[in-house]
Amino acid sequence: MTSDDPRWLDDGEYRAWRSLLATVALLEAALDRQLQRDAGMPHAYYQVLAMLSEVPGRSLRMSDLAAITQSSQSRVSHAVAKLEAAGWVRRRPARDDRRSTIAELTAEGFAVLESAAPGHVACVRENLFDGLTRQQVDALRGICDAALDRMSGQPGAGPLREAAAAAVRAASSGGATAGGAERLA
Amino acid sequence: MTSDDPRWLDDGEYRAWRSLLATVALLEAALDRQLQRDAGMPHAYYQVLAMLSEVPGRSLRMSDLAAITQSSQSRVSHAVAKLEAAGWVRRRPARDDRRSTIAELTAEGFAVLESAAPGHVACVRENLFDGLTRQQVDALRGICDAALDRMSGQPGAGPLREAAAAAVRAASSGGATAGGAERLA
DNA sequence: GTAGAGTCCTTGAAAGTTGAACATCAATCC
DNA sequence: GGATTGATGTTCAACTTTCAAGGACTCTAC
Repeated sequence: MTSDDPRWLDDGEYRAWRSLLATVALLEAALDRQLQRDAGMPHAYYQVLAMLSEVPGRSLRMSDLAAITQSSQSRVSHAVAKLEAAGWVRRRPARDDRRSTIAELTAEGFAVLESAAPGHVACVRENLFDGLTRQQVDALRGICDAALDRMSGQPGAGPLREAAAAAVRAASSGGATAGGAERLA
Repeated sequence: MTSDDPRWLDDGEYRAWRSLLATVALLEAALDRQLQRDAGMPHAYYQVLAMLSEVPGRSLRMSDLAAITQSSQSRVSHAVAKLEAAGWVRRRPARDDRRSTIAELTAEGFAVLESAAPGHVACVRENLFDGLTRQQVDALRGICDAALDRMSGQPGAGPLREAAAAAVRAASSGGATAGGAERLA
Protein backbone atom coordinates (compact mmCIF):
# COMPACT_ATOMS: atom_id res chain seq x y z
CA MET A 1 0.00 0.00 0.00
CA THR A 2 3.01 2.24 0.19
CA SER A 3 4.28 4.01 -2.87
CA ASP A 4 7.50 2.05 -3.27
CA ASP A 5 5.64 -1.15 -3.97
CA PRO A 6 6.18 -1.58 -7.70
CA ARG A 7 2.62 -2.72 -8.19
CA TRP A 8 1.24 0.57 -6.96
CA LEU A 9 1.42 4.01 -8.41
CA ASP A 10 4.16 6.22 -7.09
CA ASP A 11 3.39 9.74 -6.09
CA GLY A 12 3.96 11.31 -9.47
CA GLU A 13 1.93 8.67 -11.24
CA TYR A 14 -0.87 8.93 -8.74
CA ARG A 15 -1.15 12.67 -9.13
CA ALA A 16 -1.00 12.42 -12.88
CA TRP A 17 -3.71 9.77 -12.80
CA ARG A 18 -6.04 11.82 -10.64
CA SER A 19 -5.49 14.89 -12.78
CA LEU A 20 -6.18 12.89 -15.90
CA LEU A 21 -9.39 11.44 -14.50
CA ALA A 22 -10.61 14.86 -13.45
CA THR A 23 -9.66 16.44 -16.75
CA VAL A 24 -11.38 13.80 -18.82
CA ALA A 25 -14.51 13.95 -16.71
CA LEU A 26 -14.81 17.72 -16.94
CA LEU A 27 -13.84 17.84 -20.58
CA GLU A 28 -16.37 15.27 -21.66
CA ALA A 29 -19.03 16.92 -19.57
CA ALA A 30 -18.29 20.25 -21.21
CA LEU A 31 -18.36 18.76 -24.70
CA ASP A 32 -21.59 16.90 -24.10
CA ARG A 33 -23.22 19.96 -22.60
CA GLN A 34 -22.21 22.17 -25.49
CA LEU A 35 -23.22 19.74 -28.22
CA GLN A 36 -26.45 18.75 -26.56
CA ARG A 37 -27.38 22.40 -26.19
CA ASP A 38 -26.31 23.62 -29.61
CA ALA A 39 -26.80 20.60 -31.83
CA GLY A 40 -29.12 18.33 -29.89
CA MET A 41 -26.77 15.37 -29.84
CA PRO A 42 -24.19 13.87 -27.52
CA HIS A 43 -20.50 13.96 -28.32
CA ALA A 44 -20.49 10.31 -29.31
CA TYR A 45 -22.98 10.99 -32.07
CA TYR A 46 -21.11 14.04 -33.22
CA GLN A 47 -18.03 11.89 -33.60
CA VAL A 48 -19.91 9.50 -35.84
CA LEU A 49 -20.96 12.33 -38.12
CA ALA A 50 -17.48 13.83 -38.05
CA MET A 51 -15.79 10.58 -38.96
CA LEU A 52 -18.18 10.03 -41.82
CA SER A 53 -17.58 13.54 -43.08
CA GLU A 54 -13.83 13.03 -43.28
CA VAL A 55 -13.91 9.96 -45.43
CA PRO A 56 -14.20 9.83 -49.22
CA GLY A 57 -17.78 9.23 -50.17
CA ARG A 58 -18.79 10.25 -46.68
CA SER A 59 -19.70 6.66 -45.97
CA LEU A 60 -18.28 3.72 -44.04
CA ARG A 61 -19.16 0.17 -43.19
CA MET A 62 -20.72 -0.09 -39.76
CA SER A 63 -17.84 -2.11 -38.39
CA ASP A 64 -15.29 0.35 -39.75
CA LEU A 65 -17.25 3.15 -38.19
CA ALA A 66 -17.08 1.29 -34.90
CA ALA A 67 -13.34 0.78 -35.24
CA ILE A 68 -12.62 4.36 -36.19
CA THR A 69 -14.63 5.75 -33.31
CA GLN A 70 -13.22 3.26 -30.80
CA SER A 71 -16.67 2.05 -29.90
CA SER A 72 -18.60 -1.18 -29.91
CA GLN A 73 -20.70 -2.36 -32.79
CA SER A 74 -23.74 -2.26 -30.59
CA ARG A 75 -23.13 1.33 -29.71
CA VAL A 76 -22.66 2.39 -33.30
CA SER A 77 -25.71 0.44 -34.34
CA HIS A 78 -27.84 2.33 -31.86
CA ALA A 79 -26.22 5.63 -32.67
CA VAL A 80 -26.69 5.25 -36.40
CA ALA A 81 -30.28 4.16 -35.88
CA LYS A 82 -30.90 7.38 -34.03
CA LEU A 83 -29.00 9.51 -36.52
CA GLU A 84 -30.88 7.83 -39.34
CA ALA A 85 -34.18 8.65 -37.69
CA ALA A 86 -33.03 12.26 -37.59
CA GLY A 87 -32.28 12.10 -41.30
CA TRP A 88 -28.58 12.77 -40.84
CA VAL A 89 -27.35 9.35 -41.90
CA ARG A 90 -28.66 6.80 -44.36
CA ARG A 91 -28.06 3.06 -44.26
CA ARG A 92 -27.74 0.83 -47.27
CA PRO A 93 -26.49 -2.70 -47.85
CA ALA A 94 -22.94 -3.07 -49.09
CA ARG A 95 -22.47 -4.22 -52.65
CA ASP A 96 -19.57 -6.60 -52.25
CA ASP A 97 -20.44 -8.20 -48.92
CA ARG A 98 -24.05 -8.72 -48.12
CA ARG A 99 -23.36 -9.04 -44.41
CA SER A 100 -22.21 -5.46 -44.30
CA THR A 101 -24.14 -2.24 -44.02
CA ILE A 102 -22.86 1.08 -45.23
CA ALA A 103 -23.67 4.20 -43.24
CA GLU A 104 -23.64 7.34 -45.32
CA LEU A 105 -23.79 10.94 -44.20
CA THR A 106 -26.72 12.75 -45.81
CA ALA A 107 -26.53 16.30 -47.10
CA GLU A 108 -28.68 17.32 -44.21
CA GLY A 109 -26.35 15.55 -41.82
CA PHE A 110 -23.38 17.33 -43.29
CA ALA A 111 -25.16 20.66 -42.94
CA VAL A 112 -25.91 19.96 -39.28
CA LEU A 113 -22.30 19.03 -38.74
CA GLU A 114 -21.07 22.17 -40.44
CA SER A 115 -23.25 24.34 -38.29
CA ALA A 116 -22.27 22.52 -35.10
CA ALA A 117 -18.55 22.37 -35.77
CA PRO A 118 -17.51 25.94 -34.94
CA GLY A 119 -19.08 25.83 -31.51
CA HIS A 120 -17.63 22.42 -30.84
CA VAL A 121 -14.14 23.42 -31.88
CA ALA A 122 -14.41 26.57 -29.79
CA CYS A 123 -15.34 24.39 -26.83
CA VAL A 124 -12.32 22.16 -27.37
CA ARG A 125 -10.08 25.19 -27.67
CA GLU A 126 -11.43 26.98 -24.64
CA ASN A 127 -11.37 23.96 -22.39
CA LEU A 128 -8.12 22.46 -23.50
CA PHE A 129 -5.80 23.86 -26.12
CA ASP A 130 -5.93 27.51 -25.21
CA GLY A 131 -4.46 26.61 -21.86
CA LEU A 132 -1.57 24.64 -23.33
CA THR A 133 1.75 25.64 -24.84
CA ARG A 134 2.82 24.27 -28.16
CA GLN A 135 5.23 21.96 -26.35
CA GLN A 136 2.42 20.64 -24.23
CA VAL A 137 0.26 19.95 -27.26
CA ASP A 138 3.07 17.98 -28.82
CA ALA A 139 3.77 16.18 -25.57
CA LEU A 140 0.11 15.29 -25.23
CA ARG A 141 0.14 13.70 -28.62
CA GLY A 142 3.28 11.77 -27.80
CA ILE A 143 1.80 10.53 -24.55
CA CYS A 144 -1.44 9.43 -26.12
CA ASP A 145 0.30 7.75 -29.01
CA ALA A 146 2.48 5.84 -26.57
CA ALA A 147 -0.62 4.72 -24.68
CA LEU A 148 -2.34 3.75 -27.91
CA ASP A 149 0.64 1.68 -28.96
CA ARG A 150 0.42 -0.10 -25.67
CA MET A 151 -3.28 -0.73 -25.82
CA SER A 152 -3.26 -1.92 -29.40
CA GLY A 153 -1.36 -4.99 -28.32
CA GLN A 154 -3.95 -5.97 -25.75
CA PRO A 155 -6.08 -9.09 -26.08
CA GLY A 156 -9.72 -8.13 -25.64
CA ALA A 157 -8.79 -4.53 -26.18
CA GLY A 158 -11.66 -3.92 -28.51
CA PRO A 159 -11.27 -2.07 -31.77
CA LEU A 160 -7.63 -1.47 -32.51
CA ARG A 161 -5.85 1.46 -33.94
CA GLU A 162 -4.71 -0.43 -36.97
CA ALA A 163 -8.24 -1.52 -37.61
CA ALA A 164 -9.33 2.08 -37.73
CA ALA A 165 -6.47 3.06 -39.96
CA ALA A 166 -7.20 0.14 -42.22
CA ALA A 167 -10.81 1.18 -42.37
CA VAL A 168 -9.89 4.62 -43.62
CA ARG A 169 -7.41 3.15 -46.05
CA ALA A 170 -10.04 0.81 -47.37
CA ALA A 171 -12.55 3.59 -47.69
CA SER A 172 -10.00 5.85 -49.34
CA SER A 173 -9.01 3.25 -51.89
CA GLY A 174 -12.56 3.24 -53.15
CA GLY A 175 -13.77 6.69 -53.97
CA ALA A 176 -10.50 8.55 -54.48
CA THR A 177 -11.86 12.09 -54.52
CA ALA A 178 -15.55 11.59 -54.01
CA GLY A 179 -15.33 14.73 -51.92
CA GLY A 180 -15.84 15.47 -48.27
CA ALA A 181 -12.28 15.36 -47.04
CA GLU A 182 -13.01 18.05 -44.49
CA ARG A 183 -12.12 18.07 -40.85
CA LEU A 184 -15.03 18.95 -38.64
CA ALA A 185 -13.33 17.63 -35.57
CA MET B 1 -12.15 24.90 -42.81
CA THR B 2 -8.43 25.22 -43.42
CA SER B 3 -5.98 24.86 -40.61
CA ASP B 4 -4.77 28.46 -40.52
CA ASP B 5 -8.18 29.72 -39.45
CA PRO B 6 -7.59 30.57 -35.81
CA ARG B 7 -10.97 29.17 -34.85
CA TRP B 8 -10.01 25.71 -36.06
CA LEU B 9 -7.49 23.28 -34.80
CA ASP B 10 -4.16 23.32 -36.53
CA ASP B 11 -2.56 20.10 -37.59
CA GLY B 12 -0.73 19.43 -34.35
CA GLU B 13 -3.75 20.19 -32.25
CA TYR B 14 -5.98 18.08 -34.41
CA ARG B 15 -3.72 15.07 -34.16
CA ALA B 16 -3.33 15.50 -30.44
CA TRP B 17 -7.10 15.75 -30.10
CA ARG B 18 -7.76 12.60 -32.06
CA SER B 19 -5.10 10.73 -30.13
CA LEU B 20 -6.56 11.93 -26.87
CA LEU B 21 -10.08 10.87 -27.82
CA ALA B 22 -8.89 7.44 -28.87
CA THR B 23 -6.77 7.01 -25.77
CA VAL B 24 -9.53 7.97 -23.40
CA ALA B 25 -12.04 5.74 -25.14
CA LEU B 26 -9.77 2.69 -25.05
CA LEU B 27 -8.54 3.38 -21.56
CA GLU B 28 -11.98 3.74 -20.06
CA ALA B 29 -13.16 0.67 -21.91
CA ALA B 30 -10.25 -1.32 -20.52
CA LEU B 31 -10.86 -0.08 -16.98
CA ASP B 32 -14.57 -0.80 -17.12
CA ARG B 33 -13.98 -4.25 -18.55
CA GLN B 34 -11.44 -5.13 -15.90
CA LEU B 35 -13.46 -3.85 -12.98
CA GLN B 36 -16.72 -5.26 -14.20
CA ARG B 37 -15.10 -8.64 -14.62
CA ASP B 38 -13.10 -8.74 -11.41
CA ALA B 39 -15.16 -6.66 -9.02
CA GLY B 40 -18.61 -6.51 -10.56
CA MET B 41 -18.76 -2.75 -10.75
CA PRO B 42 -18.07 -0.03 -13.30
CA HIS B 43 -15.15 2.32 -12.94
CA ALA B 44 -17.38 5.17 -11.80
CA TYR B 45 -18.50 3.14 -8.79
CA TYR B 46 -14.98 2.08 -7.99
CA GLN B 47 -14.01 5.72 -7.88
CA VAL B 48 -16.71 6.42 -5.35
CA LEU B 49 -15.40 3.68 -3.09
CA ALA B 50 -11.81 4.78 -3.63
CA MET B 51 -12.53 8.39 -2.76
CA LEU B 52 -14.34 7.39 0.38
CA SER B 53 -11.47 5.15 1.39
CA GLU B 54 -8.94 7.96 1.16
CA VAL B 55 -10.72 10.31 3.47
CA PRO B 56 -10.55 10.37 7.26
CA GLY B 57 -13.54 8.55 8.65
CA ARG B 58 -14.08 6.98 5.25
CA SER B 59 -17.15 9.13 4.83
CA LEU B 60 -18.18 12.20 2.90
CA ARG B 61 -21.23 14.32 2.34
CA MET B 62 -22.99 13.37 -0.88
CA SER B 63 -22.30 16.72 -2.47
CA ASP B 64 -18.62 16.54 -1.56
CA LEU B 65 -18.50 13.08 -3.01
CA ALA B 66 -19.98 14.49 -6.19
CA ALA B 67 -17.44 17.30 -6.27
CA ILE B 68 -14.49 15.07 -5.61
CA THR B 69 -15.48 12.63 -8.32
CA GLN B 70 -16.36 15.34 -10.82
CA SER B 71 -19.84 14.02 -11.26
CA SER B 72 -23.37 15.24 -10.82
CA GLN B 73 -25.31 14.91 -7.61
CA SER B 74 -27.87 12.79 -9.37
CA ARG B 75 -25.24 10.42 -10.60
CA VAL B 76 -23.70 10.01 -7.19
CA SER B 77 -27.09 9.58 -5.63
CA HIS B 78 -27.91 6.71 -7.94
CA ALA B 79 -24.46 5.22 -7.58
CA VAL B 80 -24.52 5.32 -3.79
CA ALA B 81 -27.99 3.83 -3.80
CA LYS B 82 -26.62 0.91 -5.74
CA LEU B 83 -23.51 0.60 -3.61
CA GLU B 84 -25.66 0.76 -0.51
CA ALA B 85 -27.82 -2.06 -1.80
CA ALA B 86 -24.64 -4.07 -2.22
CA GLY B 87 -23.72 -3.33 1.38
CA TRP B 88 -20.54 -1.48 0.46
CA VAL B 89 -21.68 1.96 1.54
CA ARG B 90 -24.00 3.17 4.27
CA ARG B 91 -25.96 6.42 4.29
CA ARG B 92 -26.77 8.42 7.38
CA PRO B 93 -28.04 11.95 8.00
CA ALA B 94 -25.44 14.59 8.81
CA ARG B 95 -25.38 15.94 12.31
CA ASP B 96 -24.81 19.61 11.66
CA ASP B 97 -26.95 20.10 8.56
CA ARG B 98 -30.08 18.07 8.25
CA ARG B 99 -30.25 18.63 4.50
CA SER B 100 -27.06 16.69 4.07
CA THR B 101 -26.45 12.97 3.85
CA ILE B 102 -23.20 11.29 4.75
CA ALA B 103 -22.05 8.34 2.71
CA GLU B 104 -19.76 6.03 4.61
CA LEU B 105 -17.70 3.14 3.36
CA THR B 106 -18.55 -0.06 5.19
CA ALA B 107 -15.98 -2.61 6.29
CA GLU B 108 -17.29 -4.88 3.60
CA GLY B 109 -16.95 -2.10 1.05
CA PHE B 110 -13.39 -1.50 2.09
CA ALA B 111 -12.62 -5.18 1.78
CA VAL B 112 -14.06 -5.29 -1.72
CA LEU B 113 -12.00 -2.26 -2.63
CA GLU B 114 -8.85 -3.79 -1.23
CA SER B 115 -9.32 -6.93 -3.21
CA ALA B 116 -10.14 -5.04 -6.39
CA ALA B 117 -7.35 -2.49 -6.14
CA PRO B 118 -4.35 -4.55 -7.25
CA GLY B 119 -6.02 -5.63 -10.47
CA HIS B 120 -7.20 -2.14 -11.15
CA VAL B 121 -3.82 -0.56 -10.56
CA ALA B 122 -2.22 -3.20 -12.74
CA CYS B 123 -4.68 -2.28 -15.47
CA VAL B 124 -3.79 1.40 -15.18
CA ARG B 125 -0.10 0.56 -15.28
CA GLU B 126 -0.32 -1.79 -18.21
CA ASN B 127 -2.49 0.43 -20.31
CA LEU B 128 -0.90 3.73 -19.51
CA PHE B 129 2.06 4.30 -17.24
CA ASP B 130 4.23 1.41 -18.29
CA GLY B 131 4.35 2.94 -21.75
CA LEU B 132 5.41 6.36 -20.54
CA THR B 133 8.72 7.82 -19.48
CA ARG B 134 9.04 9.70 -16.23
CA GLN B 135 9.13 12.94 -18.21
CA GLN B 136 5.91 12.02 -19.93
CA VAL B 137 4.20 11.26 -16.64
CA ASP B 138 5.20 14.66 -15.34
CA ALA B 139 4.19 16.33 -18.57
CA LEU B 140 0.82 14.62 -18.44
CA ARG B 141 0.21 15.98 -15.02
CA GLY B 142 1.21 19.46 -16.11
CA ILE B 143 -1.09 19.30 -19.11
CA CYS B 144 -4.06 18.08 -17.11
CA ASP B 145 -3.51 20.62 -14.39
CA ALA B 146 -3.40 23.37 -16.98
CA ALA B 147 -6.66 22.13 -18.44
CA LEU B 148 -8.21 21.89 -14.99
CA ASP B 149 -7.21 25.44 -14.21
CA ARG B 150 -8.91 26.52 -17.39
CA MET B 151 -12.09 24.58 -16.77
CA SER B 152 -12.43 25.63 -13.17
CA GLY B 153 -13.15 29.16 -14.32
CA GLN B 154 -16.04 28.08 -16.49
CA PRO B 155 -19.64 29.06 -15.80
CA GLY B 156 -21.80 25.93 -15.84
CA ALA B 157 -18.68 23.82 -15.56
CA GLY B 158 -20.13 21.63 -12.90
CA PRO B 159 -18.21 20.64 -9.79
CA LEU B 160 -15.01 22.59 -9.51
CA ARG B 161 -11.59 21.55 -8.48
CA GLU B 162 -11.54 23.86 -5.51
CA ALA B 163 -14.81 22.42 -4.38
CA ALA B 164 -13.30 18.96 -4.34
CA ALA B 165 -10.22 20.15 -2.51
CA ALA B 166 -12.37 21.98 -0.02
CA ALA B 167 -14.37 18.83 0.50
CA VAL B 168 -11.30 16.87 1.42
CA ARG B 169 -10.06 19.66 3.61
CA ALA B 170 -13.40 19.80 5.38
CA ALA B 171 -13.42 16.06 5.87
CA SER B 172 -9.84 16.06 7.06
CA SER B 173 -10.41 18.79 9.59
CA GLY B 174 -12.93 16.56 11.27
CA GLY B 175 -11.58 13.14 12.01
CA ALA B 176 -7.84 13.80 12.07
CA THR B 177 -6.59 10.22 12.11
CA ALA B 178 -9.75 8.22 12.09
CA GLY B 179 -7.85 5.89 9.85
CA GLY B 180 -8.24 4.91 6.23
CA ALA B 181 -5.76 7.30 4.65
CA GLU B 182 -4.87 4.72 2.04
CA ARG B 183 -4.65 5.14 -1.68
CA LEU B 184 -6.59 2.51 -3.55
CA ALA B 185 -6.59 4.52 -6.72
C1' DG C 1 -41.11 35.24 12.79
C1' DT C 2 -41.59 34.48 8.31
C1' DA C 3 -41.11 35.09 3.23
C1' DG C 4 -38.04 34.33 -0.20
C1' DA C 5 -33.97 32.56 -1.95
C1' DG C 6 -30.60 29.21 -1.97
C1' DT C 7 -28.63 24.48 -0.68
C1' DC C 8 -28.83 19.48 -0.46
C1' DC C 9 -30.42 15.34 -1.93
C1' DT C 10 -33.63 12.10 -4.11
C1' DT C 11 -36.75 10.45 -7.58
C1' DG C 12 -38.76 8.92 -12.07
C1' DA C 13 -38.59 9.02 -16.82
C1' DA C 14 -35.92 9.36 -20.93
C1' DA C 15 -31.61 8.69 -23.25
C1' DG C 16 -27.44 6.17 -23.94
C1' DT C 17 -24.45 2.10 -23.32
C1' DT C 18 -23.30 -2.69 -22.67
C1' DG C 19 -23.11 -7.66 -23.21
C1' DA C 20 -25.38 -11.61 -24.68
C1' DA C 21 -28.16 -13.75 -27.85
C1' DC C 22 -29.49 -14.09 -32.54
C1' DA C 23 -29.83 -14.01 -37.72
C1' DT C 24 -27.49 -13.61 -41.86
C1' DC C 25 -23.88 -14.14 -44.90
C1' DA C 26 -18.88 -15.42 -46.28
C1' DA C 27 -14.92 -18.37 -46.28
C1' DT C 28 -12.76 -22.66 -45.42
C1' DC C 29 -12.25 -27.47 -45.36
C1' DC C 30 -13.00 -31.94 -46.27
C1' DG D 1 -21.80 -29.98 -52.35
C1' DG D 2 -22.33 -29.59 -47.30
C1' DA D 3 -20.70 -28.81 -42.73
C1' DT D 4 -18.05 -25.88 -39.89
C1' DT D 5 -16.15 -21.75 -38.54
C1' DG D 6 -15.86 -16.86 -38.58
C1' DA D 7 -17.46 -12.16 -39.73
C1' DT D 8 -21.16 -8.61 -39.69
C1' DG D 9 -25.14 -6.29 -37.83
C1' DT D 10 -29.16 -6.00 -35.14
C1' DT D 11 -31.91 -6.60 -31.04
C1' DC D 12 -33.17 -7.46 -26.24
C1' DA D 13 -32.67 -6.77 -21.42
C1' DA D 14 -30.04 -4.89 -17.84
C1' DC D 15 -27.61 -1.10 -16.44
C1' DT D 16 -25.82 3.75 -16.06
C1' DT D 17 -26.36 8.52 -16.80
C1' DT D 18 -28.91 12.69 -17.49
C1' DC D 19 -32.57 15.91 -17.04
C1' DA D 20 -36.30 18.02 -14.88
C1' DA D 21 -38.98 18.12 -10.90
C1' DG D 22 -39.73 18.24 -6.20
C1' DG D 23 -39.23 17.74 -0.96
C1' DA D 24 -36.77 18.97 2.91
C1' DC D 25 -33.95 22.09 5.11
C1' DT D 26 -31.02 26.56 6.02
C1' DC D 27 -29.98 31.32 5.62
C1' DT D 28 -30.84 36.15 4.91
C1' DA D 29 -33.39 40.10 5.27
C1' DC D 30 -36.90 42.36 6.36
